[in-house]
Amino acid sequence: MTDIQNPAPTGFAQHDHSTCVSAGIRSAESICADRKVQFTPVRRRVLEILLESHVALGAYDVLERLAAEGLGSKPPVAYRALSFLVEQGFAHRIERLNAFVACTFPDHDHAPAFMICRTCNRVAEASTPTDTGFGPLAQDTGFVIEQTVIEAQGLCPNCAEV
Amino acid sequence: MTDIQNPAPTGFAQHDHSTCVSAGIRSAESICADRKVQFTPVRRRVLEILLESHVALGAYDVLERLAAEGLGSKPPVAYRALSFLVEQGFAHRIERLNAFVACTFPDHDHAPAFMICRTCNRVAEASTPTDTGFGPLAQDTGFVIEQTVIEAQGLCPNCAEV
DNA sequence: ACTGGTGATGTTATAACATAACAAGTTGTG
DNA sequence: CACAACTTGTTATGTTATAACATCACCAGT
Repeated sequence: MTDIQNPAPTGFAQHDHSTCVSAGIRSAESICADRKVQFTPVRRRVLEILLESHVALGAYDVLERLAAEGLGSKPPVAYRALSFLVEQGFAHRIERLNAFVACTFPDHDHAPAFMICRTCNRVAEASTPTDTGFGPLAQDTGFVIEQTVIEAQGLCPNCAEV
Repeated sequence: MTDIQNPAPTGFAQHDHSTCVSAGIRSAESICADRKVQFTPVRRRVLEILLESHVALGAYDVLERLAAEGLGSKPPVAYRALSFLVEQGFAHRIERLNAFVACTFPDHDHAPAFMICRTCNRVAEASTPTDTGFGPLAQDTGFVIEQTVIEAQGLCPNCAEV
């Protein structure tokens, strides 16, 4: 297994964040058009909310924002939109936190790996090679891999400096 | 990063399971003695319950069994015992399932990686090299890794054959 | 325009997972 | 015995997630 690659680590580094939002929305729009699935107001708004920071947000955090804007106030509204975004690859679920982040690379199919700051909940996404090291072992045991979750917890550069 | 190694994959393969339980308990007993921490009846019984199968069990599954045996019936009893076992390295939490499995290698310090069957919830544990591939990237970004979760989902050999 | 299909959203209710806070019991030590 | 440290018991509540069903909006076919 080769090392995890990251074409352009965002999340922790300083960057022009407004482009994250606009680029993310544009990608989603165009992919939805290609796939002929609906990028509805609720779905768009939830993606925007996730894109507004690189922080992992719980479904109820998202819901709170939606409710404040009159876009839905019951849990299934948030969960459905989040499921849609995850299915389409516009967002990822962070298992460790039971929370969600916008995808950094919505345009290419990839196996994500995350670095999660335990202090600020900010998340940086890296793209992994498809072989996550399980390949040989899985083959030996006859296990059929469908998806792999890789999540590193620790301190981001901002929170690490004392 | 080298491939994930597994000295003796259990979980999916046929094996003499009774030794899993007895060996697991014996290891825990001896480690607790060394560390001068108490291996109380509740803690021992919860570890036994986990060791009885290679299936990931939720805290409430465990609690149900405890309650049936008069060993505690309120959630904190199960959560406390499970936390203890995880802290001591006798069990692992499977983030994806919000559930717990007994550790396959309680005697050595290791970074676990899991193969989780989505059908039967059986889990096989593999031991990973300490470098999970994040090393170089984390160093670049200044992220300080404290722990890494690696969980592959899919179908175990038994559930894969149609 | 009506009809029926499809997909999205609204809503109720509840399931499943988890912990804060405090009381009471146990154990080992001076 | 008295105390400290630790474990367990219990109440209450907080947090995350989904099942189930009603409604609405849109579109295609007649």
